[in-house]
Amino acid sequence: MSGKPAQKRASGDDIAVDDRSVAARLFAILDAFAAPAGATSLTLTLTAIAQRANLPLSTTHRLVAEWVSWGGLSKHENGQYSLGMKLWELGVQTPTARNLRTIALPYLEDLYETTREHVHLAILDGRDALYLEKLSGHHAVRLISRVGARLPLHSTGVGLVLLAYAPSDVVQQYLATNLQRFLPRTVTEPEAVRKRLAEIRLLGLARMSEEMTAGSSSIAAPIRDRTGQVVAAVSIVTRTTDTIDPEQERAVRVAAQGVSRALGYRRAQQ
Amino acid sequence: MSGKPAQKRASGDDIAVDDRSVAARLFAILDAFAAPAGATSLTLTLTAIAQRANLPLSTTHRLVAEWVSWGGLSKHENGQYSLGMKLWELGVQTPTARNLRTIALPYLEDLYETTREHVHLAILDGRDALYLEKLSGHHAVRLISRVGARLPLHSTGVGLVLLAYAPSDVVQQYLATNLQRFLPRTVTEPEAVRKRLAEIRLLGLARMSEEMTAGSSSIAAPIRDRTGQVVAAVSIVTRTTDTIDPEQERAVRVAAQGVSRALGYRRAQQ
DNA sequence: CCTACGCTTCCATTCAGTGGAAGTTCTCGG
DNA sequence: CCGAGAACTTCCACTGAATGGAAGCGTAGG
Repeated sequence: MSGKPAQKRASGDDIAVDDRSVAARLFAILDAFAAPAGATSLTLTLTAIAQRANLPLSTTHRLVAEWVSWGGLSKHENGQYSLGMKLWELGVQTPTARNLRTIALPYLEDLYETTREHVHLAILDGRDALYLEKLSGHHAVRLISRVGARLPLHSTGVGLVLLAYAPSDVVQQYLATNLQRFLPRTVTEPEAVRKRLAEIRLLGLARMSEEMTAGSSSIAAPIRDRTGQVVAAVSIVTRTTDTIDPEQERAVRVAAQGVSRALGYRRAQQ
Repeated sequence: MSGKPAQKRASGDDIAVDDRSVAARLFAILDAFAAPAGATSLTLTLTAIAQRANLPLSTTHRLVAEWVSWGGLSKHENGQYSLGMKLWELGVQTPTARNLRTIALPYLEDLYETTREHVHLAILDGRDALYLEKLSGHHAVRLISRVGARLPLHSTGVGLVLLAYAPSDVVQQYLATNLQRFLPRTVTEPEAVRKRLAEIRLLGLARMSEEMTAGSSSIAAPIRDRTGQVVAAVSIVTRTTDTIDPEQERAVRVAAQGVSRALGYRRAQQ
């Protein structure tokens, strides 16, 4: 079983050979830096990267050097690595993010000014709400959301709105899985969620309360493009109170409509 | 010279062989998407990518497929490719960009609110001012700057500030090259620029007028970190007027100081 | 001083990547 | 409707680039 010069184990043993392509290995290295939850951005040593990417050290060394020379990773004095500026530069050029952000930002600013609350802009990506933009003042309730974060659809304001207007097969698939309960008030029953989605469509607005983060509530509204499709959602997140503030709801609606109009939407339905 | 089965030309001919590594080729593909100036984000066909990256079509095809499967590129219905969401997601995690932005944003918002002008946040990267953030209202004078843009140091407000506080060898090197004149009033004489930098250091503020874009002026101030080093600059860009508005200057100063304080700077020099 | 740990360099082996060419699909003009 | 051309996709024999074990280096800690 091991008569050979111990370099490639005798074929067909329990040890799996790594059949990833060079590209896949390069990507695995970047993926090692993906921040887990709401943590601060990572900085890793070579060995740590090798472990996370599941690559031999020498291979990691060589590939990391390639990333660094291009600018996708950067090496700090202390020998640690982090994501590089080049990624940021290319990242902000991504069409969806860039176009939506550019168009929406002025309206988000207005919304922030009139409400002084956290303002979120998110799109549907896979099974998550992906946060494209977040504005918040100095006081700011502590929240897990941040730009680039992915949060569940059923427990966030923007998420519910996005789900409410998503193709029915997406809804179907999403509700088919076990929805995580974050707080006692999180709605996780598929049928209850469906009922909610219908209400949101009827009202053109979602209200959430204490379903993701204790003490905070949110009001969200859909953003439509030229074709009338819902492509994003805006929300404000406020400290929970007993009363509904119609002014806040109006402000969220105004912002969503503003962005929609700027995207070329001319209300087909009233 | 061509007796061989015409697959790899007889060695040592005029045709250069491509000795780029797989990684370098993958990166060349992404670089093909780097927006040239202030253009809208690119969308390319496979052939166009192959040309820009200077790669054979079949190789491009395979490598592009790798990018797509990872999410670094995305393929649209019409067969065109563009930068993918994954890049955006990783890009926004880049430490410098993320930390600075998160901390600075509230102050930038304040600045926008009090002045109603374009607000910029930029850092020094190589020989350029790299724009990390830009806020602007609806009215907004048309500007070339945008998030992710690179603009020259000598013709922008933030650029001059960054240069004024840069290590002397950087200044040396920068001024050693030919500085482009964009408008009649652009200052391009090395000595004149040096004089200006000194004034900026003295005043803690830069004033620009009609040096990059006709009809617009800018006021910029330095942002310092815990160690007192200047790490970024804020500016507002206004329509050019004959009078200096001390209120605007104060607002820019306040914003810069606010961010500096948030970064841990405790004024060493008064 | 030695040991331990993490990083860097080296190099023989081999298999993944290469790219020319053939096949396929789409588009446009006649 | 057909045919030419362009753009994309698939195929596969060849080979040199990527691989990774091992040895070498540098630093820290006891």
